[in-house]
Amino acid sequence: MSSERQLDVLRAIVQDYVRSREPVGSRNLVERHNLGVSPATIRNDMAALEDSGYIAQPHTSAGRIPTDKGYRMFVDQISSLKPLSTAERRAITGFLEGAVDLDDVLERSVRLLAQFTQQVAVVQYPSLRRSALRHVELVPISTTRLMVVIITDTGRVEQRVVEMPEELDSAVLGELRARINALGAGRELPGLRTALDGLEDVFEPHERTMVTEVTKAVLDTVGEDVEERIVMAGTANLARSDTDFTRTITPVLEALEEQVVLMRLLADMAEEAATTELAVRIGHETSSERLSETSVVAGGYGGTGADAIAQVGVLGPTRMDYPNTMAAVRAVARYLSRILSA
Amino acid sequence: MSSERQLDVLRAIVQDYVRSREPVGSRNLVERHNLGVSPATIRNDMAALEDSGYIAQPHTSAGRIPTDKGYRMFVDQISSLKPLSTAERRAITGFLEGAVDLDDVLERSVRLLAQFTQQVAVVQYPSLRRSALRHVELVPISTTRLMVVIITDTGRVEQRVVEMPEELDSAVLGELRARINALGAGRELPGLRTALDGLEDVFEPHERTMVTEVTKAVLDTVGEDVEERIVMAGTANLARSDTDFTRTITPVLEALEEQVVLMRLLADMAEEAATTELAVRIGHETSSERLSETSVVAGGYGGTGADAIAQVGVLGPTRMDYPNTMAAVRAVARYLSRILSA
DNA sequence: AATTAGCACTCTAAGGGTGGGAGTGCTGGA
DNA sequence: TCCAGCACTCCCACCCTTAGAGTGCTAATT
Repeated sequence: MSSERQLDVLRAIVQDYVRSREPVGSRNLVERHNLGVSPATIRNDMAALEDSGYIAQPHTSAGRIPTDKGYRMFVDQISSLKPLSTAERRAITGFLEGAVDLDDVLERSVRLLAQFTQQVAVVQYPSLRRSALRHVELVPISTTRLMVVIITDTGRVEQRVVEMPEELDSAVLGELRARINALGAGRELPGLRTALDGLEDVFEPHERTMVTEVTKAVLDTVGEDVEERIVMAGTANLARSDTDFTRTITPVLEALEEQVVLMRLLADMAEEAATTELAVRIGHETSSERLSETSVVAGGYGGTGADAIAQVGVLGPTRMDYPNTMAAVRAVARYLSRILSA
Repeated sequence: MSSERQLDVLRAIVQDYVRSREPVGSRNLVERHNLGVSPATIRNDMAALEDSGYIAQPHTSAGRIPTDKGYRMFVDQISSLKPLSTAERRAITGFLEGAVDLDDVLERSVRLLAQFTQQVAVVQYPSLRRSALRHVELVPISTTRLMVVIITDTGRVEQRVVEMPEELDSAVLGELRARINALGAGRELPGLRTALDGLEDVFEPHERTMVTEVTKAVLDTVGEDVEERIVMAGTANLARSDTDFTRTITPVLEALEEQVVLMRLLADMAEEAATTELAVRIGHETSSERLSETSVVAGGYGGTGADAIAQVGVLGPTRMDYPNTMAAVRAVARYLSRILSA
């Protein structure tokens, strides 16, 4: 279907277009890459590539632009990523090792990734579905209000304030905390409901409403239906990268603000990344209208393959520098994994 | 220096310009506002206003545009804000009462405000300088790592992981937690250092390194030099509002991303808002080059006047609808105050 | 003294025509 | 299979022109 040289041509077109952002013609192509043949020959290859749907021309008598399918082919052809320079790696370690808690680690990672790639970076918090309970703390806030603080083995700290129907009894509270921790600590969060199942029965009948309220709060906070959290950085890079704002940037900003689109996309990509370390979605592959000119590169961290605890990624125009972006994402994902497992 | 009618003219110019985003001329002005005089008269007033620096023309033979000074005059002339409609107020209460913790309250508030004003909204977390300690919890994470969780009376939950030089002793840990809480609970955070001063002396010499590490972590986390946190929403509105992207939007996005600029600005404005309930900075008054075409409206919440615990605000182009924006900010600030004091 | 009609003037933004240039596809020969 | 040459297409940048909106000034009016 496509000769070896045609693949070379496609590769060259992608590279040049990423550089120049302008349709690339046969003449310039042979000048910049030593393909060893004349422009006319390239034109034939281009015609073939266009027939196969890998490239397109904005209008007759313009150069060619890669299509989503073309980028896909290009990405799939990449066999190995060249590792980051030592300077870059030093930047990562230096920047990340100063972090004091999970929020801080994620915040720094995402900023770093945004700066490296000059695009929008995003990181998921460790999924609650893949975390276990470390500790539950019950802190009275007033006579009838209680703050439930939940700490997971992945370092997440979640909180919730519960309004109690009656006054709090600190002795009962202490016992409740001890029992919840005894029953729940170390458990995977999705299984927490069953772990805490018969908890009420241990308490006196008049104490049970409190017990029910608290367990309900705990399960609500880390339950199956809680949405994942994400952090972003580099939205300003969006504006820098492109000139055609209204059409491309605005919808992307909107999608980012809603977050839901992105969270689902990352969840989808997690499955892919389980086998390949990195997942790439190009243009329409994001299956979101508003991201139809956007590509996403994501990789799991905090566990290899299917054990990954969450995703980091980068989001940019379909005409991004895939090799470098992929290398950066992979590097940050690996460093994140290392730091979190320490 | 300026007659009553000239003020009317200025007001009319501001209103029309905010609506149309186009320089407003004398003819249109008299048509839309019944000023009772002819265009020629208005032109004289306009010339006077221009001499005084309240308006300017983009080029000869164009209409007039308000200057920062003009907007300032306009805003200072506003004597009373018309309250929100009942529908809007209902939206606020309905949306905010579902919140389960501080993060949630702030998140919802800022989104609501962004949606109301169709601009960028921002809210500070309650300042640690103005919060008191509610509770400190020490959760062992491994044999040598400890998570310090700090809860303030304003509902903030801060955390930090501490690496210990030696193995943790749970009995000592329990005592340390009890003593920190006994000494610190209820204290204003800025005074926490002195409150915990002689803490080490109570412990055995070999336990003291641990005590020092933990108190250091506590003080580092809520100390004077910790930067304030802010949350934003509505950045996508930026792109919607304006057409001249590269010049106005990009620098604003960059400034927002850095956050530092904005945090300092809000801190500055807090002092103003202490006496006037709302503070407004127009264009260059933000004293940031990148925000030179941006205005900020902010108000304190969680305490009246100088007791305010933090700021909420809205950020938009200098040609924003000041009355409505100010009304929205004030409303959200008041609701926030009410909810947090409950 | 303030207001206003009239008028000449200025400047922009939009429309329309033009030419250069880049790029293509095709054909016929090596 | 490759490639030189060529006719063709189409965009884009440029210039020119014009319509329109708005101004400032002057002289007349209230």
